[in-house]
Amino acid sequence: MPELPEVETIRRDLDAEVAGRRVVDVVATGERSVRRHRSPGEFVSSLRGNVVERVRRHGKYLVLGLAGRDESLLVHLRMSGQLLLVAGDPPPPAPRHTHVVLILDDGRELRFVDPRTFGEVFVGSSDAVLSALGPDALDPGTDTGALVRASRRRLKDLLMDQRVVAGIGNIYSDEILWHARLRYDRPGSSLDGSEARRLTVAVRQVLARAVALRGSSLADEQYRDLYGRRGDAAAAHRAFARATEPCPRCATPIERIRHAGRSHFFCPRCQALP
DNA sequence: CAGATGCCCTGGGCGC
DNA sequence: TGCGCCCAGGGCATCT
Repeated sequence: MPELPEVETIRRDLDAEVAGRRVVDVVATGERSVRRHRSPGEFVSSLRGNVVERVRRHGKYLVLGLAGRDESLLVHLRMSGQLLLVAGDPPPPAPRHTHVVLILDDGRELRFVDPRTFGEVFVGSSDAVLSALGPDALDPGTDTGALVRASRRRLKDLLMDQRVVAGIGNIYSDEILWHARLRYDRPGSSLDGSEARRLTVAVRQVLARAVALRGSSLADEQYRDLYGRRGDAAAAHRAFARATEPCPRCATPIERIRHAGRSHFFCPRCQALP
């Protein structure tokens, strides 16, 4: 579901499309989507009339700057959230599960659609939210290998822990571990220097390539970009959701196990314990 | 500190 | 055709 590459794809298009636009009206019908606010009405009045500035991202959070204000509009898509930019005069009817609509000064609508309602949209201090997160996984200064060596927890858990490094979820943690040839249950502290380096490089390469391919849309996945289009990164997956298929490196069948309540895919041969 | 489990929630797929 | 069941997983709370 939306992880760093998907959120970054949306961020880039959102920044190009909505920076400088005024939010002339807001419709918030999904109470749960704006649950950080006292009420949908309070959310609407906190946002209406503001001009959107730059769109930034940290981990899986989108941060839309608001002109002349310390607070930002923050969006987290969680499992099934989508941000869709829709034009038309009038715009076509909103689909089911549309919880928040921002009406822009050029007549377009920015819609937050989220069937499972885990996602959220709120106006608040980005510092307060982002200070709880580790460094962004795609920040050039982030050395993921060094970060995980500081803990004895398992690699997969560390990669998915947003307080350690922000932006990696279940799909890309499997892909990163496959590329780094590391097993999911290795303790972070057990990595030697060359293994840590492989992990750092794999994080950057896997995520950058997925961004270039505009994110992963799996068959049973909700992810769509700002224009409702699918991403092409799923075809580049080497391990995730490829159980029983031959490992592209060594032809051993990819295995699927349950780990911490999630499906995890790995090659039992070339991601072996040392 | 490390790890496991359950919860929030809907849609899709499957077996019967 | 339809029903019940399981699965998908991001983040958080709670337990051992």
